[in-house]
Amino acid sequence: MDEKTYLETYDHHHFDTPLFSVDGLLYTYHEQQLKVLLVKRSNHPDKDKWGVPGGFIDKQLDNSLEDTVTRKLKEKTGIIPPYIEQLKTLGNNHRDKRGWSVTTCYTALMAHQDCSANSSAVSDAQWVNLDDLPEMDLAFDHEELIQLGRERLKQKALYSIVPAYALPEKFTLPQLQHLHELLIGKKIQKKSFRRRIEQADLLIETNEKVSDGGRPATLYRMKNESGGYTFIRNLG
Amino acid sequence: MDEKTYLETYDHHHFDTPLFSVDGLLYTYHEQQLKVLLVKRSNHPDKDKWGVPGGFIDKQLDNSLEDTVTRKLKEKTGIIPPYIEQLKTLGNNHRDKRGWSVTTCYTALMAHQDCSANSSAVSDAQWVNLDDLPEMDLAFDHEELIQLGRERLKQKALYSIVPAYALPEKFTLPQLQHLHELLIGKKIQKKSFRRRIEQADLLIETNEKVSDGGRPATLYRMKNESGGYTFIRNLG
DNA sequence: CCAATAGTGTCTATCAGACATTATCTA
DNA sequence: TAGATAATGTCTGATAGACACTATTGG
Repeated sequence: MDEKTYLETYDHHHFDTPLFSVDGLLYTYHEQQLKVLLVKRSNHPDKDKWGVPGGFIDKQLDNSLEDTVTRKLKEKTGIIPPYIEQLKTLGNNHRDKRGWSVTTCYTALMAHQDCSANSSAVSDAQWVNLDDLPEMDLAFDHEELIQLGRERLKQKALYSIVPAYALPEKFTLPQLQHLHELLIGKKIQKKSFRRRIEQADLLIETNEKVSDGGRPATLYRMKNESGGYTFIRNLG
Repeated sequence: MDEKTYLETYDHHHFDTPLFSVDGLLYTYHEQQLKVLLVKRSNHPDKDKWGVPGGFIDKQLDNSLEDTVTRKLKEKTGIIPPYIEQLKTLGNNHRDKRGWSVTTCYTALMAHQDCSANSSAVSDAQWVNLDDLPEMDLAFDHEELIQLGRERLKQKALYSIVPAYALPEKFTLPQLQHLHELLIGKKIQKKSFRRRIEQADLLIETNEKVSDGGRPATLYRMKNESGGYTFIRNLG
C-alpha cells in the first residue's frame, strides 16, 4: 500500500489512544499570597469538584496545544494571560477513572486585578490560596499538578524575574521581592535583589510612587524581553 | 446521570482525541561527536524515512508515559538508558499528515558502547552525527525535536554534569569537559570545570588511568545522586 | 631530550550575603 | 518628632575566567 492509499483509508479510532487533555495552572499574587485559579467541574467524572481550568482540544478551533490552553484560560479569565509556559505532561492509567489519560499542563501567570473571575457574577471560578488546597479535595491529580507548577515557579524566582507576570503592569520592587521570597521560601537580601535587576536593566522606572505606610516605593514596568532573561547566578 | 452510570456508558471514541505518541531523543557521545539514535520507519506515513524511536502507548504494557518511552528505547538499544527526562510535548494539526497529532518527547542519554544498535546485524537503527541531520530529510518534525533536545542538553551542560550519562561508566575529566564544550559551543577553562566538580564532590576517582598520547588521565565514575546536582552558578 | 596531554597554583573580576546607614513618607 | 517603609553604601566571601606553571606519559 502506498502512502496516499494509507491516508485515504486511515481512521484514527483504530489506535489505542488515551484520553488527552490540556490543563492551565494559572497563578497570581494578591494580598501577600500566592493563589491559583480553580473552576468547578460541571461534568463527570469528579463532577462538582474544583479543579484547574482545562479540557480537550477542539480540532476546529485549535491549531496547536498553545491554542487550546490559551482558549481555555481566556474563557475563565476574560483575557489571555501574559505568561504561559509548558510545564509537564502527565500520563498514566490511574489518574482518571475513565482509564488511560494524558494531560499536558501549562504554567501561567497574570495580575489578579485583570481577571474577570473576580466579578461577583462568576460563581464557578475562584482564586484559591495555595495553602488552602489540602482541604478542598480537588479533582483528579490536580493538587499534585499545582504543586509541580509551584516548584517550577520557585526555580524561576531563583534565576529570573518571571514571577513579575503575576503582578499588575506597574509594581514596586518590594512587592516583587516579597513574591520571590514567598516562592523561594526564605528572605532575600534587599540589596542583592535590587542589584541584579538593575544591572541586567530589566525594568522601566515610572514617575509614580505608591505608599505603604512609610517612604513611597517607585513603580516599575517590565521591559518586553525581561521575561526571557536568566541570571547566570542563582539567589538562595 | 450519576458518575457510576456515566462511567459504564463512557466510550472514549466519542471524544475529539488527537493522535498521541511518545518519542525518545536518545543522544550519545562517540569519537568526539554528539550523536542521536535514528530508526528507519517501517510503516506509513513517512515510511522508509529515518526518525527518532517512539510510538504509541500500549494500554496493556504501559502504566505511564515513562513506561512507554522506556519500552521503546529498550527495544532499539537493548537496555534502558541511564538518563531519561521529559523534554516537551508538541501538538498541532500540521506535524502529521493524518491530522491533529501530539507527541511527548523525552531526552535520553547513554554510552555509545552499551547500545546493541551498534551491532552489524542491526540495519534499521543507527547513530547519526547531529551535523549530518540536515541532509537526511527526517520523518515528521523530528529534526526540530532533535534540536530542541540539544538545546536542553546545552542548558544542562551549563549547570550540571548530566551530560556524563552520555559517556561510559568510567570516563576521564578531559572527555567530560570536551563533551560540555561541544554542547555549550565554546571552550571552558580546564581549571573552572574541574574545580566545581571537585568542590561539589560529584565523582568517584578510580585507580585506573587511560592515555591519549600524553600524560594518562584518571578515570572517574559518577556518584549516584550527581545527576540531580545543580550548580548555583553557570559556566559560560 | 621533545611533544603531547593531564593536572595545579594563583591572581583577578564579578556578584551574592550581611548589615549599617540614609531617605522620604504619614501621623 | 517618631515610626514605618524604601533605597543605598560598603565590606566580605564564594566562585568563574585567565593563564602560567608543573607532572607524567611515549617516542
